[in-house]
Amino acid sequence: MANKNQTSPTTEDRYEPSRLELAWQSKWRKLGLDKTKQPTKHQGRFYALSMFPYPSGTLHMGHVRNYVITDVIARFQRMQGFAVLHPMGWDSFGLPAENAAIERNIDPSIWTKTNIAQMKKQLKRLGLSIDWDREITTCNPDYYKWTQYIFLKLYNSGLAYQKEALVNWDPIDKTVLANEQVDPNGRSWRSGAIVERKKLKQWFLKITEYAESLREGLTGLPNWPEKVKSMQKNWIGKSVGTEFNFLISDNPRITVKVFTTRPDTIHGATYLVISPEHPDLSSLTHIDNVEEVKQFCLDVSSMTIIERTAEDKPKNGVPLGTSVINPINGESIPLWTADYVLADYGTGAVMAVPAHDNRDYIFALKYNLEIKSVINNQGTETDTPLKEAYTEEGILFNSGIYSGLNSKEARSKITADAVKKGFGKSKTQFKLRDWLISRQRFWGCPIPIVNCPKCGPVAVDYRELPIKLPDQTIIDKNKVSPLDKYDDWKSTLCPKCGEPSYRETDTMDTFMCSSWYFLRYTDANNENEPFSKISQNIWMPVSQYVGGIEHAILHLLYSRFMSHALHDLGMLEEKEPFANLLTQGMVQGITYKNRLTGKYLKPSEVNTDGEPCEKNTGEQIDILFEKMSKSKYNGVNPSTVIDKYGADTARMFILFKAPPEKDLEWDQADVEGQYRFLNRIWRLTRRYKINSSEEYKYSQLQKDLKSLSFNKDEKSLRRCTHTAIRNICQDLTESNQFNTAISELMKLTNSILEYKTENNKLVKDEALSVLVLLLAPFAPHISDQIWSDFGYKNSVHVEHWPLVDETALVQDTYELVVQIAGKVRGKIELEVGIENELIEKIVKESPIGKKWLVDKKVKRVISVPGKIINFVI
RNA sequence: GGGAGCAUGGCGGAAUUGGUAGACGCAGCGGACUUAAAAUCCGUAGGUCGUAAAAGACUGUGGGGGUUCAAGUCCCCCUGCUCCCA
Repeated sequence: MANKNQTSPTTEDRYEPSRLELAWQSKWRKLGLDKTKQPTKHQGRFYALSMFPYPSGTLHMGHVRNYVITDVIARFQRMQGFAVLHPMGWDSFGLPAENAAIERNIDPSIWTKTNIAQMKKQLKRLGLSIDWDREITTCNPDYYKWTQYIFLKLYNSGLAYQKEALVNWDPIDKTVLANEQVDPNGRSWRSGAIVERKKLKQWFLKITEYAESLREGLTGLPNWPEKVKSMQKNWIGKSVGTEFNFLISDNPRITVKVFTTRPDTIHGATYLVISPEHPDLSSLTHIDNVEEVKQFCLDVSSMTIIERTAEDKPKNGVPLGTSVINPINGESIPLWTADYVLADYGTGAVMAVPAHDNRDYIFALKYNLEIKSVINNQGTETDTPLKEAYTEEGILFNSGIYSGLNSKEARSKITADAVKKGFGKSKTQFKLRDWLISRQRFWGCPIPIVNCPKCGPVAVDYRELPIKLPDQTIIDKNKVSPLDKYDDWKSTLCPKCGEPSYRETDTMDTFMCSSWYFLRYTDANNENEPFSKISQNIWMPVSQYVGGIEHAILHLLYSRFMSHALHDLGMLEEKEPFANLLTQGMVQGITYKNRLTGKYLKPSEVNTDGEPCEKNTGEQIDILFEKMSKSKYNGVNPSTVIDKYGADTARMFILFKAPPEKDLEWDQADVEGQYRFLNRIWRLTRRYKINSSEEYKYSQLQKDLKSLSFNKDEKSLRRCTHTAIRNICQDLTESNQFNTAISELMKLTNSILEYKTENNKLVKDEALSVLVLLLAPFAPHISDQIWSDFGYKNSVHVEHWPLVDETALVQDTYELVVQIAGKVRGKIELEVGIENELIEKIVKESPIGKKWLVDKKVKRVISVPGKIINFVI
């Protein structure tokens, strides 16, 4: 148990957070309070995790919010008696380090290490109860050895493969990107550059093999935000439909496969489109059309996916000069290629039904292709021509033996017949593509593969790991795949045939490093395996994961995939890595914007007394809250705030200002409000001694209280004390409502300040002790100082969370709300336990009753004892 | 275009899940202390009407309708904003 020195770190009368906080932090370090303890046989465990940061060099408010939330949870769970794992690490591979290295000609590892040291110092200043013995750094060989190990495990079980594919190329960062890393506008998630399409040989992970499992797994995550789940569901994009085979008219040996979710519209197919990248394109093109098609494909290759597929963009195509046969009715229809059909979705070919699909409709109008209606809501042909595609379900006509059926019946019947006759089958299609993990960059985890001229790609032996990056520091910024330049590093012998070969020179996507880091924390110093069976069994799944919503798809989907895959490989017990997910909102700063020019102004350039305006020009300005950024002059540096008010105030403010999932508006005045609150507690508890005995413990106080009886004021304070315990516990376990928890602390503080009775000292002792115990997870430094000044022996952080005394919550009297015809007309103080009839009588004879019920005919009385009585008139 | 979510004082936000709307805080206003200021303490506070002042009444959770003894909360329609998908 933690023993305290005779003198506490500071006993000053003024609240001086900086001195006090540093003193307590070093004391906690000496006591080892933050170290992870293995759960004992009968003890529960709790894994509190925040998304680890990229070591950019400076901590920003978003980080602070994230880590403070997790810290409160971790500290609270420790007080609840759980063994807690609360780790931290660094997502430290990636481009900023590489760019810094190029610009300043320094080693990326040194740049990274310097940044980590700086941020770690800032983090420690916040008083986070992190077990730094489990710190991990993804760019250290002792970590990436295991990233490579996991890659090999996936490779050896067929889940990693290399293929030539049309990929997203970021021309600024000079690397390829995964689909998840391209935003809806076709821009890179990192550089913001418009992504180009390139054909390259790349490494992929078979996340598609887990599409169904990842989709299904979402249903087992009731404590994830609906929003995140629906985003993942959309991204996975399951669609159930039919695959049809269309025969080529003059070459019945070749078939074109198309996928559709609307087999009921097949009779309306008037042409067929294959994507410009379709492997059979050239063999399906008529000799006369070859040149035109070639040119078209060239044009399309420079277009973005959005340009190609958005409904409001023009659709382009050319005929191939050949035709196919619709297997349902034997009709011959022309074959086209068009930009709006993508090679990597479905079969890379679609049957075009212009009457019932928007894009097909626009395309058919443009090229004057036949539009044939086969479905509407009455099931018969109408005279009026279509003004737009009829995309809803309906009743079939013009559809041979299927006419008269509704869409749903037709779908199953047509598909069944296609299966019977061998021209189709039902199929489930996913939008999710395989995860492209190759990056043509230096500062990443090397892919442990040797490309042998004879044997092809060969896995490096596990014993060879880690394949370390070269120590060289000079990176050529113009060079794609910088590792390719290091001949010494590259040259090796093929593990299979022993001939001279070359190492793979692409590195892994950094999301690969972060897709399993939470597993490494459970066993961070294991030198023999990425994590042991025992450790993952103890700690997984993560009890509470906290991070930004921006990773709703990227990191959270990759991590789930990795866990599912490692589960199937027998390394992980649980499939789903994160049991509870909290997505915290942004931290926003105040911005001033000139209303006319829209220019952002520095706070020093504006006048906010009276009507806000720009100082120089006197022009009107808008005051907004927006995400903190340099260009908007609205950033707040955490260190500045902590230096001025202390970490405890910063923590309290961030937690109190808004519920965690909402955006938080940084407001200096509110920060000062929290500082004032801590000062009030400080003054309230100064020189207050709970007991002069050196060995006195809170548990003893509880026992001493049992034998007492209390007067009215004492009862009221005790009720307040125990209500606070109950409510804060609820806020922290059920709803993560830190803001209401802190307001409960304020209420208790106010009640103690108002309490003047000097009858039983123990009642005030209890209230103050409980206040500090409840405050401990939120403002850990000041709490421990006060606790020690009270005369308690142990650190407040090794105390148990106080128990609710149910008898203290019981009230003798209550305020009955009196409603007449549904309107509140007054309140009456009543003793608990009075029967309904008597209540009614008392109310009728009260001044309220005399005023409002005389001469009125009461139709009905609704009485909820303890709460309300309503006279219906 | 489809789907999801949100809308409460000057501001951030509460509301035991259908039972006193506005907890707690910020900003404000009035007062005490001070030579003065800061800090601190006390008081006040949704709006409208009303009164010399009270008392009091009415109204009020984006708008309209409904269910109910009772609606911020449940149902339907509309408006606006945010996010995701196309």
